[in-house]
Amino acid sequence: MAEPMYRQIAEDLRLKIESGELPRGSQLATEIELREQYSASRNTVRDAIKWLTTLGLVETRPGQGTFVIEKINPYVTTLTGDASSGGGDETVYIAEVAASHRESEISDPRVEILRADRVVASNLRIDQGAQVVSRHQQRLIDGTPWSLQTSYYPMTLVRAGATRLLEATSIDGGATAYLAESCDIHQAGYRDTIAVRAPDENEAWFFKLAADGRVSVFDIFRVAFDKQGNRIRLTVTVYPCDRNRLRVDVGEVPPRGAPGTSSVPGPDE
Amino acid sequence: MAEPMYRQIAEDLRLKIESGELPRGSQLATEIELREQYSASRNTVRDAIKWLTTLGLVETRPGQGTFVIEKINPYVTTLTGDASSGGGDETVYIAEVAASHRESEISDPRVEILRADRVVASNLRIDQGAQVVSRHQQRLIDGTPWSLQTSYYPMTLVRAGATRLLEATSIDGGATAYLAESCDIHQAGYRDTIAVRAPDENEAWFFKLAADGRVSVFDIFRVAFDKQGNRIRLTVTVYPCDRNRLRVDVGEVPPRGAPGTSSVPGPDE
DNA sequence: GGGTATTTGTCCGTATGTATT
DNA sequence: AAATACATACGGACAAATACC
Repeated sequence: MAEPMYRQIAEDLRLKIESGELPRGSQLATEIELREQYSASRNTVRDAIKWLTTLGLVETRPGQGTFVIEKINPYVTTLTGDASSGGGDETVYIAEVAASHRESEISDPRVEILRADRVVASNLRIDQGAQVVSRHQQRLIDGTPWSLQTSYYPMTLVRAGATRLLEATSIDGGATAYLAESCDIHQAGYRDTIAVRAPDENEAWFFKLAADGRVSVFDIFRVAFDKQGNRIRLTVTVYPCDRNRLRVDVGEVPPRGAPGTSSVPGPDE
Repeated sequence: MAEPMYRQIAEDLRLKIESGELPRGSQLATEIELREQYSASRNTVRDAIKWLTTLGLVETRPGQGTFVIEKINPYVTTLTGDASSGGGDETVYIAEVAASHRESEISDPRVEILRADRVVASNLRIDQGAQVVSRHQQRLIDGTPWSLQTSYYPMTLVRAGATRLLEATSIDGGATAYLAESCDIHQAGYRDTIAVRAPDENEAWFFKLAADGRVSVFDIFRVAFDKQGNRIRLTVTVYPCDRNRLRVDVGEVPPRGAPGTSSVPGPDE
């Protein structure tokens, strides 16, 4: 009895899922039925199902049953782009989304002035407690929540003339272009750092993720630099991992072209 | 009684962890002690602990106890680089690792000739079932497992002269340079697609991850192109998300410099 | 809207197995 | 070998969510 019973049951169900005997989206037998099929207690069956749940293979819906998870056709976000234009503000993503025939919505930003915490301060190379402007937005595609984004600008930019950063409306043409014209600060490049973690409560709610940490989120820190290497912005974007892919293009890469669109498993085109 | 009891217990413990009352790495009270503290049954306490486990906050060790997870100082892998050089073969990473004073080991490749499955075929734009060379390697840093990598080359490259692709030894100077000299195929760029998923059994074993899917892995597909836009290689690299960060540099970005190395929480320098 | 059947969720108690010290 | 602590497995009772009539 090397393998505990609940794992054997889980393994048996897993094989049935991956062989196609239990198709994506289909309903499993109820816990009572499985209890009889496997001659186990209901709790043991539940342990097997919980195991499959953390593997991301099934989900349970109270009052309904247990279902095989459907693969999602993921959104693809390209991180590389024109360094001197957008690179993480409002305009860039719109075009990309429109190009794939999906409709994007962006909330008006929630603008706050606050003191830099440890993370913001170290990324912007300013003193902890120094004032920053925070602009927070929610993004939806085709009505489903897609990302949460917060940009932090040093308050010194506002004093240098970029007063519209304080307005709670999207900045037409993008914040990067606005910084160039309002206070002659030109973005020269940016650096993304990608981490993965469990969503917090707010994120789980907004993205409609299970409250436990089964589905994790991408946590992308984008620090933008001007030509002198000063850090002019930190943008933190959060995406649910289950319905997103990230793309990085380096060197000469053929255009996105060819509608040989992928159905899911391997990151394809 | 809006919140079930096990969630209340979990929340209480979570607050104690995040407030520092239970420091990273410290041991929680045993299940029996918690049962008395919270006047709940041992099973309910276990449900609370299981909840914290899926959130990635604690881990249980049979025979020892339950411990607060320690944050790991992550390895950072930069995906952007010189498009015409390495970009995903053996040499590139070595330098990067050495630069951060860590010692890297790379296994000799396991070389196989096999037929392209659906994923490999669609990424290389060849027919499913066509022959490809697969070169698989394990990478370690400071003795701890770091990544699993498999590169797929169309068999046509071997016929065009790149016969050393079939040898089960690392290719000095990198496979990309070798392709250039052996059959005049020059890499012009590459495209990475980043996904996150639960590890499979082999990956969980190699990376010493819990067998359930709590810690997920980065799944990075790198397709390399020559100047004509032909796809010359697919490299699939898998990293555990808990101890890795990905880096993307675009445009002018200051050098990595300054040893103000981060201790963990926010992706910093 | 209400009522009922179905299905999963929570909680308890108990016994025994297995890993570690 | 013994003690400790988590893991597995069982059975039972009731709650909560959902679907259907």
